[in-house]
Amino acid sequence: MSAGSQDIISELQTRGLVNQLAGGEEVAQHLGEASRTVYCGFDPTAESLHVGSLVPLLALKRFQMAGHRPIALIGGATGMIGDPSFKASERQLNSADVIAGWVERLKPQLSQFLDFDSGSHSALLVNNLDWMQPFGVLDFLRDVGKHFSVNAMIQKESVKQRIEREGAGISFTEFSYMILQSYDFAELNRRYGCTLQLGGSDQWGNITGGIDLTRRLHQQQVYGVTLPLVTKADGTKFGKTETGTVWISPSKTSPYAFFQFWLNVADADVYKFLHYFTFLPVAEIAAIEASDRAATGKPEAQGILAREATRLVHGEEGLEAAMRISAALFSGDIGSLTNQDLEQLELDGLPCTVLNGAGCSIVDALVATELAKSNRQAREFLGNNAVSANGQAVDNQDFMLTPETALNGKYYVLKRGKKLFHLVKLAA
RNA sequence: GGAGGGGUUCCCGAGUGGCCAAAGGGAUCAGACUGUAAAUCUGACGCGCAAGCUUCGGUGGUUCGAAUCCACCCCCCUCCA
Repeated sequence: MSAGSQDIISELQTRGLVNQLAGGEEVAQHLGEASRTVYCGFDPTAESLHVGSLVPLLALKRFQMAGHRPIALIGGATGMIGDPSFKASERQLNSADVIAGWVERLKPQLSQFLDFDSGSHSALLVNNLDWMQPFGVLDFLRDVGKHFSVNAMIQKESVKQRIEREGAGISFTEFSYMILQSYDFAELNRRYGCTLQLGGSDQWGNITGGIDLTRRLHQQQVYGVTLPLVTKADGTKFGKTETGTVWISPSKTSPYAFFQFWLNVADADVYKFLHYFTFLPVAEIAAIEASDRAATGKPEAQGILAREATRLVHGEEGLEAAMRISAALFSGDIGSLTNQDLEQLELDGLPCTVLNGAGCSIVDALVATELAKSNRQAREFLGNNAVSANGQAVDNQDFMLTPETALNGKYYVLKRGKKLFHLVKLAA
């Protein structure tokens, strides 16, 4: 065990990362006594993790850095069912093939943050389908189901709105989810001696279910830690931009867009996010905040957060690409970019669309690049003076994109609004 | 199986024969202001340059005319069995 393991809980608390502790004071004591095995589950609900998943994932890493063994569990089984916790309505099931595909995509994403080669606390990656798949219904109902009281299950806050709220409802399938997740904890305890489960605050009911089941099945005392739901001061949902969800996968959210997302975090949230999404020491974050407060004008924190988070997820190269694009688009003179610069922007992941060079109207180009959803909206943007091409404002709806006016004969950098850019390449 | 309530544009939610592309709020987008912030103000917010076209769970019907009336169907909720 490395130094610092004694106070992983207080470290998390200082960072604002502890919502509830299942086991109270004992949790810190339990973790302080020895290197423990800790797990957190991730269900395949999409082909990539998103920024919200980063909180528990990085927390798992924090436990590993404190000398504990992390297990990242992929919910190949639970993903087939769908967690109803605090969900307003029943979700559409995805096919087994689709879910299996997502499981494979998630594996490397989960792995990239953990250390799988550090002796006794090397990370493990497991899939609950491995033990749920062979489990027969009758055995499951008799051996696991018997330990659950429906009376208790319907009392859980996480499903209450589905049971009590008019216009909602819950299928037996989703209602069973809690039992599956509970069994995971018990099984990981049996297989690997896992004694702690991490999860978002919405997972409290599922975690305590697992604690109860482990005690009943294996007579083992295990613990739980829930992490706070990431909220924003203005009340809007965290992890969204004008273009949609911010994903971990570079093919769904480019390192540039990822970097921009963090750079645009509100002042009211940025210091909290530095605690959540970076490994910077608490004292250093406090110093950044103090220095921003003392200075006038733009704070430094967003830039630090953007660099740290982007480096963490996309590596040094991804970060450099993101910073190159940002510098070119926001501080540079777009008209003076060279061909190499433009090609580099394309390589760096600035969204790029190839259009017919024979003459394409600005309206068509805006729609083709998805900078506008419809011709009507494209005209509206033009009328609002919200569009520029190669740094020049365009308000004429008849403006044509031609090789003659393109940068270096073929490129246009289109901008809609203040910070949405798209590269257009004219085909010869 | 019985009785009742309900499905409206991204969300909530009005609308119960023409004045409805459909009130209001939220979200979102653009502009001004700024720090590529926040707050605030202004504007947009089904598609179409327009004439106009396509929407109010589905399918038919009544009517000059329907989101609004009728029939059947699908789905959801509540209570009873």
